[in-house]
Amino acid sequence: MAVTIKDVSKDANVSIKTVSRVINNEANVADATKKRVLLSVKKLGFRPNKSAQSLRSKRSFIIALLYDNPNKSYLADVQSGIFQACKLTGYNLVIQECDYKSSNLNKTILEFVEDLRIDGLILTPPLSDMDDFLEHLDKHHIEHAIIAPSTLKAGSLYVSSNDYEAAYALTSEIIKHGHKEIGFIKGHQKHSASNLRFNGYIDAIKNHSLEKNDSWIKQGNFSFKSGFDAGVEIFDSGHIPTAIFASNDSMAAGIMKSAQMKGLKIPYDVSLAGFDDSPIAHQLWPALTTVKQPVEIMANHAAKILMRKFNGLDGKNQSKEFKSKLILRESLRTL
Amino acid sequence: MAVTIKDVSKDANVSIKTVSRVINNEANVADATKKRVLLSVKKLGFRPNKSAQSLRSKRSFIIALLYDNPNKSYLADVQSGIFQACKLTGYNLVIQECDYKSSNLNKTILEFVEDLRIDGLILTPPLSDMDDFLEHLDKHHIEHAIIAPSTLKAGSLYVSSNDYEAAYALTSEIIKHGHKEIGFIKGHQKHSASNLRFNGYIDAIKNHSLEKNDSWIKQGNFSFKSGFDAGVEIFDSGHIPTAIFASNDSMAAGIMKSAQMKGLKIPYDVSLAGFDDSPIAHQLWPALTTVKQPVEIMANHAAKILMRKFNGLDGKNQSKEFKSKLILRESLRTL
DNA sequence: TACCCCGTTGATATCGTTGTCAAAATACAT
DNA sequence: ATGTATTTTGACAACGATATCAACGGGGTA
Repeated sequence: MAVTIKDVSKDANVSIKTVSRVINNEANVADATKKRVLLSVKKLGFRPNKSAQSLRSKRSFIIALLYDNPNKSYLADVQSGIFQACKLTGYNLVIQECDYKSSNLNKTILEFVEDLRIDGLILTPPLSDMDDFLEHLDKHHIEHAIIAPSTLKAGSLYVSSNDYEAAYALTSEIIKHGHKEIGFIKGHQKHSASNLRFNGYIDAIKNHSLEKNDSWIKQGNFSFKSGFDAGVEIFDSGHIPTAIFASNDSMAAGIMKSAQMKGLKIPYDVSLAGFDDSPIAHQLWPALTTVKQPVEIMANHAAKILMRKFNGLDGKNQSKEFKSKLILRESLRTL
Repeated sequence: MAVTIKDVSKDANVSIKTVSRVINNEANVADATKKRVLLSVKKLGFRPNKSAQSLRSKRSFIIALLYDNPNKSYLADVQSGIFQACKLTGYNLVIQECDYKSSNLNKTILEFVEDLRIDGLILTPPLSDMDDFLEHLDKHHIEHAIIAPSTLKAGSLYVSSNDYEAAYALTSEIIKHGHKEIGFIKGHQKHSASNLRFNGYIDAIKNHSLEKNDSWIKQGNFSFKSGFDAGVEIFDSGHIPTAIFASNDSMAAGIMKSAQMKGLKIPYDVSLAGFDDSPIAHQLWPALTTVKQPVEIMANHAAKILMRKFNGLDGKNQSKEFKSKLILRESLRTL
């Protein structure tokens, strides 16, 4: 039989309530008593029964990661960041795939949270921007931290990255390399990042007095195929830009393939840039110039501020914007 | 306040024990009673409190996925397959990253399982082959299903794929394309798959009366870099094989890069094949010939047989070997 | 000395289920 | 009709923690 709080209380010669006080770090326990109890805890190898704790106190020490069909490497990074944070605090992580288009998303998640007594949620795009859903969580007092929301609501917990500025910076860098005709492939319309990146590109173009050319701006959806298709369209049109900026790496890979099939050499005939620094970015040849977001660190922070909130260490809510980093590789050349 | 079993028992005019019987599908409940109870359950929207269930019955309806630093896309596939199975049965999935080299892996996992009352574990390589660890689980009666173990122990739950045969088949296919000089890059030494794939290659070579040439056989570790390095070595040596079979796609991508940097064109100067059909396989140019394992389906099955076991539906234990599929793409040409 | 205050401690109720075991109801055999 | 076996049901204990609230003891004040 496992060791219970009762065994500890006998061993330390105190009541079970006092043991409970000690393991929960409550105030008003005499130092001597505390020491004695901790000794017994260690001696007996006592670990509190989580089911019992959860039943009585309605806390589970579990947080959940919600996601909907994300990029696989993005998911792995997010998950890893959260997990590391959980490990430090003794929390556990359960994962929940969901369908952001489902009409009973609200109900499903509510029941999930209530059933497992989940202490809090971490949301990834596109859930990060579903206002109905977020309101629903608020209404039911479900704590949550949001990764990469497009609008930063005061009072909400979030982590974001400077997609706009990064896209602006990368575009400027391309311009600095002598390019004046720069195409752009937009991302998935439901992802907040898409607009931010596009706006960064557009503003950089404008501020450098370059001309925007709609035939070089294509709508993609972050998939390889959408990049490939966009590439085919652009390269089949009469006039080819000297550089193309795809708003993620998969699409950039798609463009690269379409270029190579067309006999165009990168970066000699066209320069190319992506976004995300996903594994393929450096596994391609030539390797992709791209932008690296500290995804794992962001997710880690999201988990930390969420758990901090449970414990009332609210402070300022500690939401934070993280800086992305330009990574210049072979796919971008100087004209 | 949430609806409890007590509320239901009042509404249906039976004892709480009878309600419990109904929701647990126990035998010996009169049909009429059962119907009445189910009606009340539905009417009141009763959902059993999992903490209470877990506390009393020592079942949590949670399973855990254990992994150690896997390939990101592999992880995502495994996870997704398991999650789908969980969704069907109402189980929840918690994830646990761990360090297979850690000396207190056994203790860590035992405590994890006991604390959360985890019903069972799913293991991925390299944990699948750690005999100490598996014995430890058995000793403590921790149910588990193993993904891709190298030795198939009778009585254990596992899913595997036919790596040996697939590697044999792919090698044969390369030979059928007219290649007689075929290099091979081995995978991570601790992964069971490495040996299986290598043996498949070797046997195919032998059975087709080709010569094995050790200077074309390099030790890698499944990473892009190890593939790249192996490529550099091979291409810098005087004699270059006409085809190289890397035992995963990342390494094949590394070889491709080293070839292209050397000015070698794939598949004209060297043919190339990988293994896994990871996302890069079709995003590269030329796209990789490779082998696709039904990873998601395998993981799904692992979860299913595990949960079936909890419920005593043991039957024959249902462990199963899945068939991989050859995927022929541009990186392999006919000589 | 008497009184109050406050930090410390414990007895016991409680969370919402399932397990035990015996009672009640029904079916079956003689 | 009677006894026996079997199915159905419920009263109550138990799981292992936290919550409530009262009791205790020592220090300070009048």
